[in-house]
Amino acid sequence: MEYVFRLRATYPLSPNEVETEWSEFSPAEAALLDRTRKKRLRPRGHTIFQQNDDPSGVYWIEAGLALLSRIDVSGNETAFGIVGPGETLGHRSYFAGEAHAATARALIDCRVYLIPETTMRQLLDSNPALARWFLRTIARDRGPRDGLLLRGSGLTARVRLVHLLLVLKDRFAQAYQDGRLVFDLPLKRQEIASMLGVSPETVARTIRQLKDEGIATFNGHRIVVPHLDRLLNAAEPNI
Amino acid sequence: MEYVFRLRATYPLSPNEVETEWSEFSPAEAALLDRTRKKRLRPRGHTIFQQNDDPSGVYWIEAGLALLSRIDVSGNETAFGIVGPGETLGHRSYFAGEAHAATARALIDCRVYLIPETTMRQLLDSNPALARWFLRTIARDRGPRDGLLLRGSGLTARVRLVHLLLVLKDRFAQAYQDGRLVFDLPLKRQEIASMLGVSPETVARTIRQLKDEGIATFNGHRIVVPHLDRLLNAAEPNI
DNA sequence: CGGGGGTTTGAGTCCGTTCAAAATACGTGG
DNA sequence: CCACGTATTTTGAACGGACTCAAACCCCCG
Repeated sequence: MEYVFRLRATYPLSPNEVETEWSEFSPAEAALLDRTRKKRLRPRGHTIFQQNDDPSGVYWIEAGLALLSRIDVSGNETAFGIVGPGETLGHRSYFAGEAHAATARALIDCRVYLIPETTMRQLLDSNPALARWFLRTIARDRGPRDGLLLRGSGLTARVRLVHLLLVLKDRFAQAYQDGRLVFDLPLKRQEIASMLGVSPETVARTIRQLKDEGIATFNGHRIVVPHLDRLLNAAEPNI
Repeated sequence: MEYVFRLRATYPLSPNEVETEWSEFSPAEAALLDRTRKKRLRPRGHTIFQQNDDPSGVYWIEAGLALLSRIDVSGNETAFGIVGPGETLGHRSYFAGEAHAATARALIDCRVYLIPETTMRQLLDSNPALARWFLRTIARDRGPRDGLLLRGSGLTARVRLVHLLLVLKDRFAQAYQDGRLVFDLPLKRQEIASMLGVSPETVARTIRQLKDEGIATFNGHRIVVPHLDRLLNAAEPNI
C-alpha cells in the first residue's frame, strides 16, 4: 500500500529500540543541549519557521503538532507532512545549508525547542553517531515514494482522501471494539485539500460522496468510519 | 523558477570547492576503496539496480547516464531523476536500510562501481566527514520541491514539458551564437511522459503544440529551440 | 522488404477546476 | 450567553485538460 502523504515518523523500529537523536549523548553534551536550546511556545496557527527564511538551527517538538507546507511559484500551497512530539523540524534545510523550503505551522499549541546552529555544530563534531542518525532519518523520510502519487494521473481525489485517512489513522483515530474508527483531526478542509493537492471544493464533494457511500462521515474535526474494511476497499484504485 | 524534475547534481558550489565524497580520503582509505569496489559495465537499457532489491552497497557512476524511476501500486512508472558521471546511486536506500524504492537503468552505456556494504561501513567509521557529505547531498537532493509540482493541479503538461527542457538544458543542450538551443536527449517519448507524469499521447500532443507555436521542434532525440526567450515565456504558468 | 515497437492522431469521456452563490461554523464583543 | 460579522465550507453549473481506447503512421532493424 502506498500513500500520498507521509507522516514524519520517529523510528523506534524494533520493540526495545527506543532511539531518538537526543538519547545517546554524554552528560556533557546533554548539558550543552539543555543550556543552549531555546524554548518556543507556539499557539495554534502560529508559524514555527517560514519558507525562505534561513535556518537558525534545528527544531525539536516536545509537545504539539506542526504542519509542513510549501507555496509554489503559482501560489498553490501544498502540505506534505505532519510532525509530532519527539520529532525534529527544519533539519533538512539546515543540513542542506539552504533556506527553508517549507513553512511549519502549529496545528495545535506547540512547545518546541530551537537547537542553535552553534550547538548543532558542536554536537555533530563531538558525536559522530548524530550525523549517522540524521542521515538515516532523512533517507527514510524522503524516499521516492514522496510525492509520486500526488500527480493527478491515475489516483482520484476519492482514493487520495481515503489514503490520507489510512495514513493518519494510527496517530489520530481511536478504534473501538465494533470496528468503528473515530478520528479527531486538527485539520481544516483547506488543509486537507492542500495535502491531497486538490481544491477545497473537491474535498467537500468527496466528503459528501464518502458519506453517501457509508464509508465515512465528517462532522467538523470529527470523522467516523463505521467499518475499516470499507475504507480499505475504497483505497483500491481499480474497481 | 521551479521545476518538476531535478537532476541529481554534484555540488562544487563555490568556484574553488570541487568536492566529491571520494576526494577527501586518506591514502589507506583510497586504497581500500580501489581494492574492494566492483566494476560494472552496463550497456544502454540495462538495469543497474532494481526496485525492491536490497541494496548491496552504493553505486558510483564513472561514465554514462542512468535514469531513476519507480513503479507504483497501480503499475504506473514515474521517472524522477537522471544521474551522471561523478554522482552516486542508491545511497538513499542504503542509508535508510531499506530495499531500493526505485530502479536505475542505463540511458546510455555506463561504467559504474559498486562500493560494497562492508567498505561503506569501514569508510564511514574511519572518516566522519563522509556521513556529513552524504547528509548534505541527500538533504539537498530531496527537498520538498520534489514532486510537489508533479501533481496535476495547476501546471499543464505543456508547462511541465517546458520546465523539463529548462532543467535538462545545461546538461544536454548546446547553445549557439544566435540563441538557438540544440538538445541531444537520450530519452524516449515514453520516458519523457514518465518524467512529466502524463501519458505518452499527451507528450506527443504537447510536442505538436510546441512545434506549432514555434517554441521547439522535436526530431527523434534531437530538439531545437530557436529562441530561449520563447521557451522561458512558455514556462510561465499564467497567461 | 516485411515485421514490430514506438509514436502520432482522432474521438469520446471523466474528473477536477473555476466562478458564483448559499449555507454553515466560528470568534468577538456586547 | 447571545448576536452579529466574517471566514470557511458546501453546493451548483459550465468548462477544460488529460485520459482511454483505437487506429494509422513511421522508423529502425533484421
